Amino acid sequence: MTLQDRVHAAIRADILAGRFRPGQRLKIRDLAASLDTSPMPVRAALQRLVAEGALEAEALRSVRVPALSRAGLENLLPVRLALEGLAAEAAGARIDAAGIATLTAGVARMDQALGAHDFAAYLTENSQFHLTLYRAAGNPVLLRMIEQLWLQAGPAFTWLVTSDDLSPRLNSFHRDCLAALADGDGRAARAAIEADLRYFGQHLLMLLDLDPAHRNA
Amino acid sequence: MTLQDRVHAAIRADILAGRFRPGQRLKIRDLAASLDTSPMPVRAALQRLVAEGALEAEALRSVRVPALSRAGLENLLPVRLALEGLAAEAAGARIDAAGIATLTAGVARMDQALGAHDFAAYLTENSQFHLTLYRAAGNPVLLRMIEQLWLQAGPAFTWLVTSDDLSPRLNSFHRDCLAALADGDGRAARAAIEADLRYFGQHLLMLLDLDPAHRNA
DNA sequence: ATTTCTTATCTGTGATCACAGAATGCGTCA
DNA sequence: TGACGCATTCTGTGATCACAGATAAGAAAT
Repeated sequence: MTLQDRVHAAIRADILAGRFRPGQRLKIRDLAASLDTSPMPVRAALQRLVAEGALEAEALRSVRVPALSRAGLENLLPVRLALEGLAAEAAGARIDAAGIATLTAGVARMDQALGAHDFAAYLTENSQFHLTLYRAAGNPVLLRMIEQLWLQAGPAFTWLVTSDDLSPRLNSFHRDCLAALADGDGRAARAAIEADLRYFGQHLLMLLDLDPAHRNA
Repeated sequence: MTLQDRVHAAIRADILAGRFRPGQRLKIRDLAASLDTSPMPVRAALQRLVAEGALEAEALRSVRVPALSRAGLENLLPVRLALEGLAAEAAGARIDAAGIATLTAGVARMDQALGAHDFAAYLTENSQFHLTLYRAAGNPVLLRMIEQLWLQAGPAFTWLVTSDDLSPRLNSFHRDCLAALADGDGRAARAAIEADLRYFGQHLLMLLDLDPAHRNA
C-alpha cells in the first residue's frame, strides 16, 4: 500500500468521524505536517476525495468540507433510497446464514449502544450494519456508489446527531430487515431499509432546522 | 481552469470515444508527451479518473482501461435502472417546455443518425438526450452518480456497437419518454427509460458473447 | 474610526529529480 | 529448442523547488 493510500484513508476517517468542521478549508501543507509527510501524497489524497464527492474544490482554492444544507440532504435521500433499497433487495436473495448471524450481532451491539446512550458507538455500528448488508448484494459497482453516498452523508450524521436523538425506534427498522432476510423476502428487506433511511433522513432535516449554526448554505 | 482539468477532460473524452482499447495500460509519461505537458497534470488526471471509476488501478502499476466483462455489464444495469429511472421520473415533474423542445430536437437528430447508419453520431446524440433529461431532474447528487455510470459504461458502447446494431426500435423508447414528459407523467417516463436501458443492455450482453475478442475477463 | 489601496504572505499548481519495485529482454544452461 | 536467471529498462511514487493567483494584513487617506 502506498503512502497516498494511507493518507487518503486517514483523512477519509477524519471526515467520517467529524474531525473537520463543515465548511472548513483543508490546506495541503498543514495536513502534510500533521501527518509527517511531504505535501505530495496529501495533494493526491485530497484530489481523490474531491473526485469521490467527500470534499468540494473551487479552482485554485483550498478544498472544503461541504457545508451542511437542507438542499444537500434532500438531494441525497432519494438517491440513497434507490441505491440502498436496491442493494437490500438483492441481498435478500443472496445472503447466507453466516451473513445473517453477523448482522444479528450488529443489531445487538446497536441495542447496547442505545442503552448506553453512546451515539458515536451507535453510528459506527449502524454504518457497519448497512455496509455489511449491502456487501451481501454481491454487486461491486453498486457497493462503490453507496460508499460514496455515505462519505457525503457522514458529516451530517456526526455533526447533527447527539445522544438525545437516539431512540429505540431506530433499531426496530433493522430488526424488521433482519426478519425479512431470514424469510428470504427481499421486498420486505428493501421496505425496512427504506423506512429506516426515511425516518433517519427526516430526523436529520429537523435537526438541521433546529441548529442555527448549520442553518446556513 | 487548470492544466490538470484540461488533461482530465481530454483523457475522459478519449475513453468515452473509445480511443483506448479495453484492458490497455495508460502510462503517465506517454500521455504527457502526447499532450505536451509534464507528467504531473497527467498523474493527477489519471488518479482522478480512477477515483471516478473510469479507470482501474493496481498498486504500483500502470492504470488500465477496464476490460469488458459480462459480470461488469450485469452489475451496471440494475444500478443504471435505479438511478436513471429515478432521474427520469423526477424530470417528469420538473421539466419545462424549453427542455422538452431540446429533447425533441435530440430525438430528431437520432432519427437522422439511424437513417444514415452513423452509429458514432447516434451514440453521441443518445448520450446528450439522456444527460439532458437527467439534468432536468434538478438533483446534482444524482446527476453526478449517473455521469460516473456512463463513464464506466462508455467503452462498452463504443467497442461493441457497430452500424449493424442500429435499429429504429432504439429511438422508439425515447419517443415514448417524450410523450410521457409532455403529459407530465413521470411514472411513464421512468418506464420508457427503463425499457430503453434494458433493451440496449441486453443487446450489449449479446454482442459481448458474439465477439470473441472481448469474451475474456 | 472606517474604507481603500498596497504590499507581504499564503497556497495550490506545475516541473524536475531521485528512488524503488515491476516488467522486459537477453544470455546461459539443461 | 525450451526454460530459467540475471541485468537493464521502464514506470509509478515521493520530495523539493519555482511560480502565479489569491488572501490577508497593514498603512494611508478621508
